[in-house]
Amino acid sequence: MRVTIKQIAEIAGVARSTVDKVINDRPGVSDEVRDRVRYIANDLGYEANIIGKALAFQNKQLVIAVVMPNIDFTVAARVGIEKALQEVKAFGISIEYFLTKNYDTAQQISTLDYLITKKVAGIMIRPVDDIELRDAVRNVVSHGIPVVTFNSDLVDSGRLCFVGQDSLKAGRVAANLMAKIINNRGKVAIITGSMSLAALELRLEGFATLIQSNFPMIEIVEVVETHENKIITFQKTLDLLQRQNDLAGLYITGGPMAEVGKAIKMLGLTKSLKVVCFDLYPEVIELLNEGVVDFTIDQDPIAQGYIPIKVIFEYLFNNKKPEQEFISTTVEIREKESL
Amino acid sequence: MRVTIKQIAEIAGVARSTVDKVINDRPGVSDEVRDRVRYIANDLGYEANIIGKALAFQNKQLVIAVVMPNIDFTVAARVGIEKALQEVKAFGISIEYFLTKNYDTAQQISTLDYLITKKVAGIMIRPVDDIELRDAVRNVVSHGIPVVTFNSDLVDSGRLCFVGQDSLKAGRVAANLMAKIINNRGKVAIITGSMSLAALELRLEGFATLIQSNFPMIEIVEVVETHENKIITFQKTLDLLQRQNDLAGLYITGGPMAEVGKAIKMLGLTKSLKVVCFDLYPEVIELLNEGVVDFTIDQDPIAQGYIPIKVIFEYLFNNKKPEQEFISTTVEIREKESL
DNA sequence: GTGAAAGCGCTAACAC
DNA sequence: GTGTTAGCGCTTTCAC
Repeated sequence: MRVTIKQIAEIAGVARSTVDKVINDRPGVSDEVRDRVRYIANDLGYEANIIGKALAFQNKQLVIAVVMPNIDFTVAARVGIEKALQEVKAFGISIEYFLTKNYDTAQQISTLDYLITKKVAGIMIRPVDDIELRDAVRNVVSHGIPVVTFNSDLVDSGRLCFVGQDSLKAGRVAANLMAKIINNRGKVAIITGSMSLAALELRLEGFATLIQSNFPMIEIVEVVETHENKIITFQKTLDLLQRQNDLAGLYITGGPMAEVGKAIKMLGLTKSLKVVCFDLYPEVIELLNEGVVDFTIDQDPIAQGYIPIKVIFEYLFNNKKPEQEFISTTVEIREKESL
Repeated sequence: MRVTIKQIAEIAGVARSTVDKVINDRPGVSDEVRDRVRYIANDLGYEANIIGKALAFQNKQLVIAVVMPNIDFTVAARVGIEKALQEVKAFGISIEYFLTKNYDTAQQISTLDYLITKKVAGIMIRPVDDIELRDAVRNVVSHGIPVVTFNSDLVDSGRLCFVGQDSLKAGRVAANLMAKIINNRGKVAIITGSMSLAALELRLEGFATLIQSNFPMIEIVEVVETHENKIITFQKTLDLLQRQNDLAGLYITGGPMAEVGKAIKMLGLTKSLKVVCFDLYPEVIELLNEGVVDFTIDQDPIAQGYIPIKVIFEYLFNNKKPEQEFISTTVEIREKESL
């Protein structure tokens, strides 16, 4: 049988509640007693019984707020959030969603302010990639509310941690895949969603750096920016493919893949052009099946939803901060048969 | 507040223990009362509180036995087992390992017999791929002990489920990868560990079938069997590569990769020969880094360790069987940068 | 067949 | 600063 608070109390000759105060660093115990209890607890190798803690914890009825835009990515992340919820709801924890518009910084800020007054127990946020938010998060944190960012980070905001993909690594993986399928030689063009989104920028950098250092016979001929707009993406892709009519490969860091695919198919390049892109949304799956896309790199959105909830829970329940500030999710290579 | 047994008891005008019996299908309640309580519970949407159950469950002190050979795979699986243990030990569950010799059917059988007398609560086993074991498992199951097989299955043995990779799918993925890197044409040879190990046979079949149906320009010239023996593997690989001196690709379903790699390097084929293999053990990682192996397909051994423990726990704690008999772990494509 | 009561380990409210 | 006490939800024992 494991050692319990009750036993420690008996040995120390004090009440259980006193031991409880010592164990949890609560006030109201004399230094003398505190030291004695600590010594005994240590000596006996006391470890809190999770079930006992949970029993008392569950009627705190805490709520974790999820602040995120309503986009493809967060739809997938939600699966992970719900999975985590199943595991922590027994502990009296519930979740409330606050869906914002994708690039609306002001809305996210006002949501955060509201959550302070609502006294939520914790917040998980997929922030707009905008520095203005940083101060709002800082404010939340200063009110004692733990915050975890996911998918996109907000450095120096005081958040507990960031959960997301290692985009630089993902870019390097993409480079290797591209090199393999174009047999280490030829011209490659890059389509990027935005030069100012940190994650996409890193996907580009990782790719370009590895190509330049390891594959002298591969030439990156052009980088095109689409601002994730459908019409622009289609038009610019079409222009690019016509302008560069001897491309071996095309690398897309982000943006609407359906439009890129449309342009490739329209020009009859499905077989000859090798394509590497990101994520595993329905439109990408279709392109994989059609043979337009060769490889896509997934960032495990489910884990990006699941982990933040568990991190916040761990903080609330055990008062433990995560070991690393950056928890990276896997870089998953997918092709047609491995969806 | 969620509805509790206490509330149901009050409404039904019976004792809590009576409600408990009804909820858990225990005997000792009249049909009339049973029906009434059931109706009320249903009506109120009663769901057992996990923490409450756990509190009572934890002093049963159940033990789950893990029966497996001590090989590369199970070393990795153990990480997942320990992770699962962390989650279930609060419920009073502990784990005992029984490491057997790899191809020793008799040892596994006698271990199983012993575990019956020891009255363990559940067993997870990586069985020898041998039909003789089937009856031993059946016997265990007939004693009311739940069994889960992992990594390799034992069909028709009465086990709760099997947790492992979908080897046929893994073979198909390998085929696509190979086709991509040899540009859909050329000669390919296959090295297989054993023609009688179910998993390896399926990896071969999935590969060959997809190549034949989708890639008419790829020819599978030879299949070599190594019996997972180091010396044989090295010698046969060497012979194969010398005999077939215009191979585009080499596909290895299993067996000691270090020896295969040695032969490839010795003949100076590192750059020209494309190689796809399985698993992510240290020797394979080294070959990836050296550029000898292009892709390896991982089967997530950690999940294969983790899931069985959770399945057995779920069965013991909630009396729930898994939904599917075959729980497949992911088919993970890995290359140099994505380890 | 049914009910009363104790107990699992921890926390919190409150009296001293 | 310290102890007493009740209570969280469920299971189990035992008396009736």
